[in-house]
Amino acid sequence: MVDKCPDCKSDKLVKDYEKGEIMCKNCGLIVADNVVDTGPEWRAFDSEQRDKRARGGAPIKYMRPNKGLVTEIDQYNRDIRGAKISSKKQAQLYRMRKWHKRASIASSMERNLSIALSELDRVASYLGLPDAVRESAALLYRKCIEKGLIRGRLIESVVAAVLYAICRETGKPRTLDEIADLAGIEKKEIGRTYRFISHELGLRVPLTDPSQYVPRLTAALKLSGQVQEKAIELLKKAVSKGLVSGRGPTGVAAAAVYIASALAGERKTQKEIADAAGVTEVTIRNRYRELKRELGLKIADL
DNA sequence: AAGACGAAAGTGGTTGA
DNA sequence: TCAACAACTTTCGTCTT
Repeated sequence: MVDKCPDCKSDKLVKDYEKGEIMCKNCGLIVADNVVDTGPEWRAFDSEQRDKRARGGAPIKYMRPNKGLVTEIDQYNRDIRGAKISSKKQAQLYRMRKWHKRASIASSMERNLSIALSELDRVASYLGLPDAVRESAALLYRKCIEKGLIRGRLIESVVAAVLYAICRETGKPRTLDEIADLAGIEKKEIGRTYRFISHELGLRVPLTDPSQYVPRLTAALKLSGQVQEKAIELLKKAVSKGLVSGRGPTGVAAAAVYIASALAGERKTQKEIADAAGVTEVTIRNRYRELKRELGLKIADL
């Protein structure tokens, strides 16, 4: 942000919101034009800060051309003389109030949405998600706006959280790590936002089934379809034995792939699988041990 | 020499008082 | 708000191939 005139070094800059320009009061130089959004990308760490920093959605100049003096249609169902008006008219007034209100918030929603949707599309295509998934994600995002869940949060982090939720819901789970990487948002921030919106919207997102990670793992490791099937079969048994609850799904999936690859004679090292799955070798070993014990597996050629 | 194994200590997040 | 806790990671020494 410019705070000094580059020409005369005066710091008396005037923001002209009508023209969208920043002008030096001293020499008249237009320091910047086409100023779109002077609002900071802030994060509120507590409610006090939030109150201080919150801006009502979009910046003032586009949002409120009348400088905040909004018109409202009053609540009293009386005409100008104070006489009661007919119920038919009352209903009409009710609708007018409703739409009047809606029209005034519609524009800020639109702005937010257009930023969000392009971000959503960007991340979704990096994640390789089909259009249908993007559509549901967009829908979910809309719901978030309608409930006012965005305020106080970065649009990007809400987008990331929405994508995470939708991916899980549609059985194409992506890890928080992957999404965090692409969206450029911290993992814990996404997790926090995700928990918040899923709670607020009453989302019923199922627990991630480890076998949903298997196809991507086997593909990344160039393993055959046989291995994939075998791994999924193992996981099915593991799930029925309750071996999965409380465990990270990626770790369990990795262990199953490890076993399956060994059984099919397409052995991969623990390290290779660990890297592909985003867990450590130790975790694979732990899950692998559990699987072997609980499923009574005899693995001769390991 | 490289991979597999497991113990021990450390890390970040959740939960329940 | 804090401590206990579980899952996971890091690190490291030992064993196997």
